[in-house]
Amino acid sequence: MSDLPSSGSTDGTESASGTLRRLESDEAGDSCCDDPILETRRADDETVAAELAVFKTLANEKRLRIVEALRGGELCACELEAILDAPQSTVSSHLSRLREAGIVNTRKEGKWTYYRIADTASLQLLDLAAALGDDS
Amino acid sequence: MSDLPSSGSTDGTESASGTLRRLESDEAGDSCCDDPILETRRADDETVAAELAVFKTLANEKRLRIVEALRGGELCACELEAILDAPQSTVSSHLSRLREAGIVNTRKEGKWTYYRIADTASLQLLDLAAALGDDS
DNA sequence: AAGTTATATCGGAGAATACCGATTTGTATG
DNA sequence: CATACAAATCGGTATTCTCCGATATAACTT
Repeated sequence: MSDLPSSGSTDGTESASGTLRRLESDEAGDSCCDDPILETRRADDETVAAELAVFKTLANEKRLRIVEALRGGELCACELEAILDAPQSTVSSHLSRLREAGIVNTRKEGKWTYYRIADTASLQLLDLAAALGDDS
Repeated sequence: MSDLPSSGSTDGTESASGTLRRLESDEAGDSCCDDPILETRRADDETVAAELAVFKTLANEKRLRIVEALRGGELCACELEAILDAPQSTVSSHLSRLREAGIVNTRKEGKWTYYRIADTASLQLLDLAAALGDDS
C-alpha cells in the first residue's frame, strides 16, 4: 500500500538509535528482548497522558458527531440534541466531556449555552484521522 | 487561555451557514431547536466511522506507548513486551489491534515479527493530540 | 410566584474493553 | 523428533464506558 523501506527507519524523526541497534547487533542473534537500550524507547508519562485524554474523548461516535457538527460554527445544546437525535441527558454529558477535555468552549446567552470548537487543531486531528482511517 | 473570538466563527472552514443562521434569526427568539437547516450539520457516516476507528485504536495507554516506542524505528513484539512491562498475550493483542487499524505494519524475520509505524501521519496525530492535551 | 424551556447532574443497568493465564501455532536448532 | 523460543488465539473475569430516565438547577415569561 505505501512506500516502506524494507528495513530501517520509517521517517526522519528518529535519532538513529533504532536503526543502529538493529544493524550493530549480530545477524544471527537468538534473543532480542534483553536489551538495556530499550529503556530509551519508553515514552514520557505526561505526553502519553495528554494524548490519551484527547483520544479517549474523541473515541466515541456521538462526541465525534458533535465536533463535526461544530465545524460550521457554534450551536447550542438543544440544536445538537436534534442533530444527534439523542436524549438531552446523553448529549449534555457528552458535551461536558468535550469541554473538560478542552475540545470545545461554551458561551452562555440567556437560557442557551452555545458550544464551539476551542482550537482548530482539533479539526486537523479529525482530518488526519479520517485520512488514516479510510485507507486502512 | 487561548485566542477565542468571543462570537462567530472559530476558523475559516465554515461555509457561513452557522454564522448567518445566528444573525438572521430573531434576537429574542424563544426556541432554537426546531430548525430544518440543522440537517446540513450532520456528518457523513463513513467519515465518522473512519475517524472513530482510528481514535478507538489510540484511546488506550498501552497501544499509545507502543506507537510512541516505534517512533525510533521498528521493534519486535518481545522488545515491546519489555518496554511496556506487560504480559506477552496482552501486548500481542494490542499489536493486532494496531495492525488491523492500519497504524502499524509488520515484517516477519525468522521467528521474530517486527512492527513499525505504517504512516507518519499517525505520528502527526500523536503530536497534535499531545499539544491539544497539555494545555487543556 | 408559578409555569416553561434549556441544561446539568445523578444513579444504575447493560455493553464494550482490557487484562492475563493457558493453550496453540510457527520457526529455528540440537 | 524433541526442545526452545516467539507470537497468536482462546476464555473468563474485572474494569470502564455508554446510555437514558429521573431529578436538580438556571433563566426567562406571564
